[in-house]
Amino acid sequence: MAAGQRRLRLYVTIGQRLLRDSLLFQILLDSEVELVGESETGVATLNHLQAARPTVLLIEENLQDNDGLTIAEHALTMNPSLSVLLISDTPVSNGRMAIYLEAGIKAVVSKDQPIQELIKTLFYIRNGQVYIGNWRQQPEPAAMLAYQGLSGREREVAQLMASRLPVRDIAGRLGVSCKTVHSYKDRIFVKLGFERLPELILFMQRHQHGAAE
Amino acid sequence: MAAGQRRLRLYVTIGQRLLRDSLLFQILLDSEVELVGESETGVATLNHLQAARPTVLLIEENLQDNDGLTIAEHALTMNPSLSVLLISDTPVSNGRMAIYLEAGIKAVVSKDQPIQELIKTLFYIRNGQVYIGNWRQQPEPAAMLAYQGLSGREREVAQLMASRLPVRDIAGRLGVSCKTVHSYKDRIFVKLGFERLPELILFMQRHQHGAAE
DNA sequence: CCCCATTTGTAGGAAATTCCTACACCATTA
DNA sequence: TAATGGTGTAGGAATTTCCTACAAATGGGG
Repeated sequence: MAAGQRRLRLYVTIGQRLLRDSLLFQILLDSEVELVGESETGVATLNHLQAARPTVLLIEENLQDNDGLTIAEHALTMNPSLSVLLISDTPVSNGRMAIYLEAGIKAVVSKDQPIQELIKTLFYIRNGQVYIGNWRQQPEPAAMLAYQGLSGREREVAQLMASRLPVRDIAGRLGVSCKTVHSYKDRIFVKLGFERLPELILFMQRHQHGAAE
Repeated sequence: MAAGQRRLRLYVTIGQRLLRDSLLFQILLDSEVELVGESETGVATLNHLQAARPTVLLIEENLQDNDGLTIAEHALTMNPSLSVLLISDTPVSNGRMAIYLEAGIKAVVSKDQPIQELIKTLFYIRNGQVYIGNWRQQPEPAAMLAYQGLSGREREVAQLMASRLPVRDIAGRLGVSCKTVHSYKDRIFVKLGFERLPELILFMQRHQHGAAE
C-alpha cells in the first residue's frame, strides 16, 4: 500500500500457538513481510531479538511470564527504532493508550478487532509512524456500507462466488464469459479490499445475517 | 480427506473477533466447509442454532456469558446429531476429557495446538466420530521428522520458496525448468500436508531456528 | 440541457499456478 | 533377478491473476 522501504522484518510474540499460527498464516500472505522470529514468552523474545533484527515487533500484552509492555520497553531500550504493535485482550481506554504511547509503542490493537485492522496497522507503523486506530468505530455498518458500493452485477457475482459456485458455472448462469466473471471478481476484491475467497465468504455471511453479533 | 458426506455445515462460537476471523479464514479455504453461522456468545449461539442447522459446532470453552460446555449440552439436547468441537484455553487432563465425552462432545483442542490440528479434528468428527487427539505429543520433533522426509532437491526448493524467491528464479538458479520446480513444489506440499506458501514459510522458519520456543 | 468524468458491463492477452500424468534411473527387497 | 518405490525431470490442460480496453450508462457541473 504505502511506499514502504524494505521488507517488513517481523518478530511475533504470542503465547498461544493457535492464534500465533492463524495470524501468521494471514500476515505471511503478504510478500513484503519477512518473518524473522517468534516466541511464546517475553524472556525468549528478549533473548532472540538482537539476533533477529526485526523492524516490527508484534507482541501480546498478556504473556505467561511478563507483560508485553515491559518486554516492549526493554526491547525499545536495546533498539529504539523498533516499531512495536501491542495486542491487547480488551479495547484500550484513552488513559491506557497514553501510557503506551509514552512507552514508545507505535500502536495497539485489541483482540476484538478484525484481523484486517491488525494487518493494516502493522504496515502503517512499519516506518515508525504512530497509529491511533479508530477505536469505537462502526461495529457492523462497515460491512453494509461496503456492500452498497457494489453494483448490481457485482452483487450477483459476489453472492454466487461466496456460495462457492465455480467461475464457469457463474458465467453460464449469468450468460457471460468466464473472463467477465473474473473481471467482476477483481473489481469486487478491489472494492472490498479482499485478497482471497474466504474473506468474501465471511463478508457475505455477515452481510446477510446482519451483524456477526 | 476422508470420504465425507455432504458439505460440512459449520457454526462457530468464539468471543474474540481476531481469533474468530483468522481461524475462519483458514478453515474456509477448504471448499467442503460451509459456514452457516457464527456468534460471540453462548446465548446468541443457542438462539441461532436451529435456524442455521449446522452439522458441526466449533465453540470456545470460555465465553463471556456462559461456558462452552453448558452451551454445547443445550445444543446437543436440541440436536443430538450435532458434532461439537470444544476449544479449550489450556491442555485438557484426562479427567476433564472424560467429562466432556460424557457430555457428548466429540473432541477438544487446546489453544496451544497448531491450527492444522484443529482443522484435522474438525473433519474427523464431522460424521459423528469421537476424536481423542494425541495430547502430549511430539512438541517440535514433528517438524524435524517431516523435514527428513524431503529429498535433497526438495529441500533446496523448499528453502528457496520459503525465502519467497519466484519460481522462475528458482528454476534458473537450479538450472531446471519451471515445470520441474512446480513438480517439487507439489511434492513438498503433499509430503508436508501444506496448501499454501505461508505454511511452508513458517515450517522452514521453525525448522531452521530449532523449536518455535 | 449538454459535456465531461466515472462507473458499469463486457471481454481479451500474458504470465503464473494448479492438478495430473509421464518416464527414466537408482536402490532396495522379495 | 524382477518387481517396487522414491527421486529428478518435464509436459499438458484448465484455472487464476494481473492488466488493459472499450462502449454504454450515469451523474454532476456549468
